Amino acid sequence: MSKRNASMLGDAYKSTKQPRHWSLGLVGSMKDPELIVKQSDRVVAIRDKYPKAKVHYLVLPQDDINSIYGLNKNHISLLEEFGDFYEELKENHDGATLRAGFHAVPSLQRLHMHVISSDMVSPCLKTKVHWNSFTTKFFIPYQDVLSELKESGSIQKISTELHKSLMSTDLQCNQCSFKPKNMPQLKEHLFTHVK
DNA sequence: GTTCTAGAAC
DNA sequence: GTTCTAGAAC
Repeated sequence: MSKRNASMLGDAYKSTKQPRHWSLGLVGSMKDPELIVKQSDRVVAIRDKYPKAKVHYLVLPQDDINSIYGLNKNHISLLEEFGDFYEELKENHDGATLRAGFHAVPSLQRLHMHVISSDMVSPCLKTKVHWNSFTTKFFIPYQDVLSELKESGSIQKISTELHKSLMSTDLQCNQCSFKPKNMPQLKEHLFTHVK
């Protein structure tokens, strides 16, 4: 990284002794020209560094909003611009079924909306937690978040009990009735039998 | 979020 | 013996 860029990114990036905490990774990624696919004054779309399907983008606000739980009614038009980005990404991938949504309990800081294809074929998809975070109610569709924000002005958190139960849901193919015994069997099934 | 790896599951 | 999952990371 150049000195100029380092100074623009603030103290967190200047420190070479200790890398920034892993949970701040997206704040760096959203400034990486290699990853950016579309940008406006308020919104940026990047390719996910560890895609969990053939197509996998993240849509983030330029402003420092931590998660869906930091949203209020003033953010409705921002979220509607997320929808515009989603529509354009869909146009660019005619043929693929792209879903847009948020994780109920995100691991990384900075609000981010996943835009992901339904094939779920990717070497980065490895664990049951990966699978369940995109195929259970842990994945909250974009329209649901927008509706809840319009109706109640904020997003309700899920309970730790529901979180635990969603993450431990038995494996189930997202495209047919197949119930794989383990992750390798699921990945083989997706790769071989499912279009 | 990922990586690594101990030991459970097979 | 090998495959697979799940918990620690100072």
